[in-house]
Amino acid sequence: MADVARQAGVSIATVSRALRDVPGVSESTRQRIRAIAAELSYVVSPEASGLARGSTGRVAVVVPDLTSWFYAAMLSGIQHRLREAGRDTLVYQVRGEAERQYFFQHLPSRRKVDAVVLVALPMLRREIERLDHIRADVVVAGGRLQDLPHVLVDDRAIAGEAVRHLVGLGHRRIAMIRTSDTEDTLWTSDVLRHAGFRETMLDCGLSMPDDYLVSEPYGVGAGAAAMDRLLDLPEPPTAVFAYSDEIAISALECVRRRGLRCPEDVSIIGVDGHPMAELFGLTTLDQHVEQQAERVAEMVMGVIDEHGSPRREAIVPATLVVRASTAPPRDLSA
Amino acid sequence: MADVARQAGVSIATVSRALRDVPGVSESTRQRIRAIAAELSYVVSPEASGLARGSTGRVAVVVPDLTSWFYAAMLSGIQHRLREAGRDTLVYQVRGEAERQYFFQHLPSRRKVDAVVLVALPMLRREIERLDHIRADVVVAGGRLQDLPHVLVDDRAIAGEAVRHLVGLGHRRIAMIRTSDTEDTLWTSDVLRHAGFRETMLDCGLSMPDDYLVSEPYGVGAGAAAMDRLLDLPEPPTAVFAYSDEIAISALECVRRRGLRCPEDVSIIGVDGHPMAELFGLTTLDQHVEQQAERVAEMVMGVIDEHGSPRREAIVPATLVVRASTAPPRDLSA
DNA sequence: GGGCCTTACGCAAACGTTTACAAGATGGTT
DNA sequence: AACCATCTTGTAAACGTTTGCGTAAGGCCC
Repeated sequence: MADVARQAGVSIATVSRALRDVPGVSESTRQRIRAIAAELSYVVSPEASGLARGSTGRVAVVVPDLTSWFYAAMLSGIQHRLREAGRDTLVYQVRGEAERQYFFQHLPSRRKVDAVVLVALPMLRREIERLDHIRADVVVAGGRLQDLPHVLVDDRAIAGEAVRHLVGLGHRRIAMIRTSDTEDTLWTSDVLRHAGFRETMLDCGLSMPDDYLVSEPYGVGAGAAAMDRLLDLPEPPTAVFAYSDEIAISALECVRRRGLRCPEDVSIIGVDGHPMAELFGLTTLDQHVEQQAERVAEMVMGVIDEHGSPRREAIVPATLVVRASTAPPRDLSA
Repeated sequence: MADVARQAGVSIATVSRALRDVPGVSESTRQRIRAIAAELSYVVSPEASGLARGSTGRVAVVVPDLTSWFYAAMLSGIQHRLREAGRDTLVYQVRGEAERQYFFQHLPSRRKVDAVVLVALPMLRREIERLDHIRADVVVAGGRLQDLPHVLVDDRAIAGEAVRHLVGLGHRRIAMIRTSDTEDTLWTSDVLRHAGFRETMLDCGLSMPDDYLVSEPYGVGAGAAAMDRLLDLPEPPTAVFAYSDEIAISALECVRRRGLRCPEDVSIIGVDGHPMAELFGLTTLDQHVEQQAERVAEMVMGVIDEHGSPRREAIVPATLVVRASTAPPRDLSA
């Protein structure tokens, strides 16, 4: 920067002002400084700049798993918007209990970012309390935490809509597949989707045997394993509500592997709007991740610069996308 | 930091030394300072620290697409290792021609990181030249670029192994599915896998009609669209080599949708080691992304601290994983 | 043409570390 | 007992910005 100042015959203060578009520099000098800076291919030192002004220009995004579509898509969208706003994105993948514990114990993002986004992170009370020590604004995506600003979908309603869709087709024996952590942390949207499922079933006057609710440990094979258990039941369900599209696809594969057909033998509905859902003709509730990400980014920008603004909430509506994986049950008397 | 120093009754220099484990502080004072720092839940300002020492402690990872498994897995692994080494990871997703052009024009990561990792990024010559202006060490993953340090798999060999596997099963009519960018940039591993495929086919004395090589624009439906074209041919192939597992799965779905069976009607082999490949019983060449990521991280650490070390290369061997999607062709005389 | 407002710029003090250098303390050797 | 090496600590100068404050120059009004 000193170089630029020297070449332009001005002080570094003027260069600083010129390059940041703050008032107090005549248009002509600004142009000149711009040109010189460009020629010298000069960019400000973010360290020095951050130090002087007390902010970093960075945002941390914390996800439980990068290789799962939902989180990757979320990160992708958030990162995109933040970059448009001139901020950089730091990723922290905290996978499993141990890593999460470590993360909240040490808060490695402390002081490194202006804000941190927690994406659908299951957390223990103890960990939530640690958040007070993070010296950054916090935004929650895909969940709700204390009175922190958050963006999410209405998981209860989503489950309800799925059930009503199936019931509308004539199904009465409807099961639900969830993934359980091995850990006993509360995974908000899982809890809520389950609650919504149960409620709506009752609303529709349908009973729900215990073994129609199956949990399998998180992973690619979860849906298939769960579906296996369901189809082994003496009276298997005619329709299945899966927690996510990835699980639904896995379940679908299981159905086919057993020589059964979807939707003829069993209907399947998922949640997400995963691109692959279209490929597999999977009926799903699109939760518009891209849009959620956008809201998150907006919210982050909001809390960063009107520091301490009123806490906010954004609820993105999900939309039912009907495809080939759901149809009336073969035997309507079932 | 001043607070800690005051409480401990020492100078900030001593605190600085104590917290960073550099020699020159007695063990007793180090302990004491540690304790006080912890109690005050103090962490150093990365901005100030970076400014003073001239490095950032950050690494940028540039990927063409976050929602694709390979890149997400790569990012996941790299991020993991870097964090173990105390570095943070900045993500830049540059999707498509326009974003890439912008990225290399402005190099937004400049001065913000100590190193940048380019993951399988197709680049134009002009863009490669811009890399000189990035003031950071560069490591390339999944490709080769100039004399930059890189880690990759032997794409040629991978294609060769796939072909030999199919030929070994008795196939003679073998097709290949690739995804083409709409853009005319050279996507190294695509080019190489194609070359390897062609070479090995010749080696095996097999001919390769032009329409056995199909390209479809990148996306979830690419494999299916390509497979559709292949199966519509007057003499369709009995086996297909797909550029990636995602494409292979898509192709597989197409086969089933048409009422055909895999491997009975057509064998399919992919590349990646995607977790879903197991679910779908897909034969694949596992390229051990996790291991590649590990190597990348090591290499990054290497170039960062022995600045200007000998350029290096790491080639991770891929392994053939045979599953149910490949079998001898139905009609061996085909 | 003198007062006043506005605009354009420079000066210098932060911002919070790291690190070369100096200095004091300690203990061992002769 | 003087000397020297070693170890511990402090002093102060970077590191490269941002920004409050001061000042000079110009334009406008009466």
